[in-house]
Amino acid sequence: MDELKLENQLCFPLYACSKEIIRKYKPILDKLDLTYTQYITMLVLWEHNNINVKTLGEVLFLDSGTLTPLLKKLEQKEYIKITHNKDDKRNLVISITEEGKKLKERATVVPVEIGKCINLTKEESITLYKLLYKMLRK
Amino acid sequence: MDELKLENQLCFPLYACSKEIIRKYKPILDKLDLTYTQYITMLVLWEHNNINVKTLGEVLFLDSGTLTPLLKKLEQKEYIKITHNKDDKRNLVISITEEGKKLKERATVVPVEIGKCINLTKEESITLYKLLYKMLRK
DNA sequence: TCAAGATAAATTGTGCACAATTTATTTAAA
DNA sequence: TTTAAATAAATTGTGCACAATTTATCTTGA
Repeated sequence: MDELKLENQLCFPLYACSKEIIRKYKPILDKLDLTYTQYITMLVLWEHNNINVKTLGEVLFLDSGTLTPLLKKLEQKEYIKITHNKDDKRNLVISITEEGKKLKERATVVPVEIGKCINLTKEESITLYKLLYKMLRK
Repeated sequence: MDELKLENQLCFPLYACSKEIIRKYKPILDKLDLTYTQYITMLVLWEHNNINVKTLGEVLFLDSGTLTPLLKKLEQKEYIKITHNKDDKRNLVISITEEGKKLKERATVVPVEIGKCINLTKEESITLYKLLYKMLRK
């Protein structure tokens, strides 16, 4: 029955940690007019321009139900442009605008500021990182 | 600028892992008519009966905005009872019903089933657990 | 070729999360 | 004492998340 104690759960600290860190992102991302999910979406788009929603979703572990309205908001903010793929009209093409590129410059402070909030050593961070990616691999 | 690559983020795998595991809880918890957040709330209540919303929120890293509607749903399912503290009317007292106690028996399979989904060794799980709790400590 | 199946997004509906504010009650200081 | 500050929940509003379904488009095999 001890398995039903909160302190014996592995998922709970994962869930709590995730939320607590995302909460720390908020004041930093507010300055860029981004939410956390919008931020990680921009991270992918800064690396891979002209991506479709399906690929974006695979990378971010998100589906169209989350991404469709989120991308519309990023388009309203004029950080991205959404067009239809001419060769296959089922696909969208998400691309970065000039404004979106400028945002990347302003975003360089984000990882620096967040780094200050994480009280783990470099080694601990790497260990944690590897364990999390091991869990994510199917 | 490499710090702005998704693969160099520590928060992202935390966020993705948390969601992916909670998704694995869903089919298991469906049988108990519980969502993940309702489940961890029940975990706390099974251990600490007659708790108030503030304390519950501190343990779960949740606020009244999340807990108030969630507790009302658990009350509707008749797993808990919500009463007012007579000594301090600002406080609620959340208590387990007989139905809620029976639910605990049926919930013993949950950690077993979830354990099968986590492809980490016992040692890795312990390391991960400790690192996550270190991050959570202020 | 043309209908059946597959695929990509969008839509719908439920349930968190959380910041910010409000309401009700209690505590404490002048 | 009595009123200002503090505290606990509830409320309000925005933004995910995701399952399930729908719509539009494309592919493929008889």
